[in-house]
Amino acid sequence: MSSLQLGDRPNTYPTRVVATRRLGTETSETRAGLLDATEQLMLDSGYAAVSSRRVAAVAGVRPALVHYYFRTMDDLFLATFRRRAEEAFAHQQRALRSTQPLWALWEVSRDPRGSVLTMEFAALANHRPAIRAEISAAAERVRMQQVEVLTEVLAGHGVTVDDCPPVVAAVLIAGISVLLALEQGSLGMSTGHGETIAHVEGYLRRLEGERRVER
Amino acid sequence: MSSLQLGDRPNTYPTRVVATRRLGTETSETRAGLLDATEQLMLDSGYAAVSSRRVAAVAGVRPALVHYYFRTMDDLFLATFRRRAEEAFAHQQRALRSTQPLWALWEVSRDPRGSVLTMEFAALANHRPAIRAEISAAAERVRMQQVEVLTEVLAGHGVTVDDCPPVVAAVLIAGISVLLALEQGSLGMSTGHGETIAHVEGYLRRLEGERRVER
DNA sequence: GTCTATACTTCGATAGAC
DNA sequence: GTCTATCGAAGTATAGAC
Repeated sequence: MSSLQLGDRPNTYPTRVVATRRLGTETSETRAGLLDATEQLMLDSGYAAVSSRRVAAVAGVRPALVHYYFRTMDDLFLATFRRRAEEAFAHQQRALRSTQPLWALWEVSRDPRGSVLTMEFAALANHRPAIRAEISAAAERVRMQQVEVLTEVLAGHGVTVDDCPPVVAAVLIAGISVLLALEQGSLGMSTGHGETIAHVEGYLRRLEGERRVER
Repeated sequence: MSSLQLGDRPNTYPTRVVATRRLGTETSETRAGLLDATEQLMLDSGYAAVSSRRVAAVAGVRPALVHYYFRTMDDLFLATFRRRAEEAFAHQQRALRSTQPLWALWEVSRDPRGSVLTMEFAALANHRPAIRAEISAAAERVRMQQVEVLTEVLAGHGVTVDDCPPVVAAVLIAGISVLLALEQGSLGMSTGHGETIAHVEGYLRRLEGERRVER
């Protein structure tokens, strides 16, 4: 094995950024394909595997096109994140408005693709300041939306703030989801996962009853 | 900004691995310094920022020395992981044998350095098969040790398996720790963190009483 | 809109002097 | 044990032809 070539260079590349550069439109099919390729690479091999050459290869175009649509790699990452974040937010909103919001939130959170991308973007944010603020804001937005709904739903089931504050429920669900995805996806490990899922679902069942198929 | 140069190359480097290469001893001070540098880079900038040149720079030596002590970068990552994993395991063992094992386990798990490194190594494992098995085994070992002790401790406090199976408690503590570290460390976000910590510690207090300083 | 060609930087890894 | 020097590959980004 071997490899890995960086992650956080003091950018000394010939980035003159002439400001006169051309840029593709946001509605382009090709552009969307590049976002797809980026997402796929992040899922399969992690953010560090995303390079203009590889994205281009996966998308079936030449590397220079990547820079035609995205001035820098940071721009590419940001665009990929934005598209995904919007989808995820809308998806969660639908879940929270369903007839079994707790079950639905649990299922949405447990989607491993979402958890893996969340971790990858968080890792990316760790050393790319330009991306950090945006990811942070989106995560905050998602949690606040959960808290808003959970406050009402939990109260409706007689769960008091002393039992479990809504924001704590939100953190718990997120924490469990991330850990399971990390262990199963990255490490192929699953000790305790079944038991944990059963335990959570037992709790959901006591509150919202049996899960009714509407997935 | 810019940068990032890979993570998972189809190794086409001139890795002839002649097998006649020299290799430094495991007890070397310099070697330990290289492991320190690797760990620091991972904490500060993520695993993708670890390159032989950068490790050498942080350690204050020349890049070729990295390859004198570690044949490949994978070897360097593995050695860094092993050292850390042994420390962490011993640390946890001491905690679990203390007079307030639940409190101690919670505090050990909450060390953000540990959580961040855990995530970085998991991300690394995601696309470095050579490393994956070892990390997975270590994580499993840590969890099993927790379960062993938790089984006795929880039963002693009258917590039945129906209330909360020991392995579920272990997963919950790990999940919360990882999420808090990820959000606070990588994203600078802390919504709900204080409430969650208070909630967990309220639970610990009911089981083991007030935390007695022995940290 | 897409491509070829190219500039420049960094990477992993090795050979061989000291 | 540590260094200099070097190879070959891959990275970001740009210019300019088509």
